Amino acid sequence: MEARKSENAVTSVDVARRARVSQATVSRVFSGKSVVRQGTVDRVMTAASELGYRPNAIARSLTSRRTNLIAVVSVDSTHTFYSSILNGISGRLTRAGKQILFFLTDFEAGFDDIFQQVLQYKVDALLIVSAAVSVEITEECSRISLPVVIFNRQIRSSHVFSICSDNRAAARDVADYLAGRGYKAFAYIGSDRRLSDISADRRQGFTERLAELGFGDVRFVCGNYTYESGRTAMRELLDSAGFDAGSRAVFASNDLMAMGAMDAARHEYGLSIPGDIAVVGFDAIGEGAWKSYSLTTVEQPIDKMLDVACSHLMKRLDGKETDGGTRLFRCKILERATA
Amino acid sequence: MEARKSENAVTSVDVARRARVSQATVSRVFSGKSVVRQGTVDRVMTAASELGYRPNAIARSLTSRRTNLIAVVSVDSTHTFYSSILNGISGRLTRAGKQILFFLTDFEAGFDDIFQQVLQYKVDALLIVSAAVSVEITEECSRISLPVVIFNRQIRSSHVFSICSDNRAAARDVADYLAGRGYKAFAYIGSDRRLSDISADRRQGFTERLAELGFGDVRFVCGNYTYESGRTAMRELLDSAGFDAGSRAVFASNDLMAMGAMDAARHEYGLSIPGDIAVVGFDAIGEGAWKSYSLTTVEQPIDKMLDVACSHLMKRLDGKETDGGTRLFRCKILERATA
DNA sequence: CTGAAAGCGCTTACAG
DNA sequence: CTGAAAGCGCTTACAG
Repeated sequence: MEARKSENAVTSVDVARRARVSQATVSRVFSGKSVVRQGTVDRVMTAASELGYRPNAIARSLTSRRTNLIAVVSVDSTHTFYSSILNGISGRLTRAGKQILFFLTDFEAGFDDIFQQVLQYKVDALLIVSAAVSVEITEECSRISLPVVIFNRQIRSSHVFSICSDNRAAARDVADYLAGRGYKAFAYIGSDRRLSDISADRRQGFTERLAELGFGDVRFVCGNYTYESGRTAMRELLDSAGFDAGSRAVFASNDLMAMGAMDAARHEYGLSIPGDIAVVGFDAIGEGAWKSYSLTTVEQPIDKMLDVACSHLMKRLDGKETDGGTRLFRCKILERATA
Repeated sequence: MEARKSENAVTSVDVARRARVSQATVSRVFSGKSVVRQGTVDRVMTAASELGYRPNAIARSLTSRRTNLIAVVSVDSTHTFYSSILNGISGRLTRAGKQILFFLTDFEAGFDDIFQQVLQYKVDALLIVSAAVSVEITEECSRISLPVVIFNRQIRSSHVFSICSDNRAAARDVADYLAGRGYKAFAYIGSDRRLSDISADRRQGFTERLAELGFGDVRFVCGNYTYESGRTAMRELLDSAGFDAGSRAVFASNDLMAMGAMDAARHEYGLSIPGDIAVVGFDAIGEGAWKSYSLTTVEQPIDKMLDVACSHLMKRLDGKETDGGTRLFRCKILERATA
């Protein structure tokens, strides 16, 4: 109609003509999967570069039934924890020659709409970072045999491979750590919505271990994983009766809330940390190491987790029928100065 | 060969057969660009949903010569400034029905390799977030008439549309602001490598305006846009002779370095901010608002900039021949508590 | 090792 | 409004 100027695109037919070979041969040279005589390869490559030929990945995808596209679906990445994961994924996938079709989920665009798009683009696999996925979707994926890997979330579906920290164990470790250092009053700042399963696991581990140690009364305050909600949570805690004793410790289910909590305690209540109240976070984001915080936190072995996630993905793509299931990773407490 | 189980894919031919229409009609119904009798539409849609048909976007791309794919190339997104931009872009593009082919540049994978991939996937446009792009590449893009939009960077190429803050003007404003509040000794923390043009513009505006106001001696310390480098820079500054007078002010070319500088001054030198030394940052990232910092900074009108960037892109995609050039945006100083 | 040919799943003139 | 047919740019058996 109009603006169809990219008609000048050079195709394998053009290269073939110039190199005096068949189009199939050009294809063979570029796909690199067949044996072609060296002299022919040279002629083709010369012709190709003279013409500025670049194989059309779309056409290749259509015919080879493989797009080399991996859909990466992530929750809102303004949390540095997620952006560093995204970085890690991007690097690994790029190095493996895969392209990333990128989707961010948020409140407006649910995953279901996104999912339809993903399917239309015939991606080779789906890598989901900490976003909630319904069982219907994972079932649909297994029906069309689309490999799914979920990072930082556990999924019961048998066709999904999920990579997750052992949140319950980590939280138990935090309980031990805190109790061992003599704290007597405990609170947990978590969430109960989107990221709920993770937060719930951490809460469970924390309270259950504390109960075993004889501390049955653990406060729970609900936040939403932001700095602001951590501040609010701390206020709520400090304003409530019964949490004004000494030896108090607060465990937040991510660093952002932990830092918000610290700032509320310090700047709004004039409390000292860890003197008046201890704070422990989760994730070990870069900001927690900043001098103003020096947050003691739980560190997930992200690199190792990403390695496993990506290599599993690659195996699946190579047709190796690895099964679903969950891989849980052990975390460790990163001791800094807030407890 | 093996594992080719997705042969079960339902195509428009299957739908056509079941709906007793031609394949072309199915295509017309799904592309929504032709007038089809309502009764036919209904029959097709019924058949499609009974079969679980989903149009193949790859095949569509091949034939329509439009992939609906936008390549988004961003620098390392662990800096929250970039992740929020990425969020904004993702939302806008998704809402416009575009898919994102995502690339992260870093030191290992230069942009040139990435660029080849981008071209193979026949993306409709290229959106570059603050990454350095060579003139050869922009020229290649204009040759194949691939629209390019660059965010947060200025490019001289006439075929590229760039969106950028007016860094020089903003830095001049900071100079005025600081001088107006009585500061007498000034330093600038910038960089000279990758992001150099931006940092250089800010530096130029800052020093040139200060010179006009009678302050010819502005210290320069080089960082690399990280928190750590801000700390180092501040140490360097404080250890050097001549910057130990009162009324000192430091302008950092991003918030991360500003916060590092603050922490060094406060925690390592026992200085108070802004009492002993003022600090101003750039970007207005979320962390700067945290109670421990309350950083005075320069705020870029990101939302407006993203609106312009994306709507320009859409216009280009609709064939409207908008020209290249640079759109500069006015920033404003976000007064908080560090100056 | 190489060519001729069919086919991937769509879109889009061209005729009715 | 709809169908028959060509074609998008590749890959891949099938024969040499």
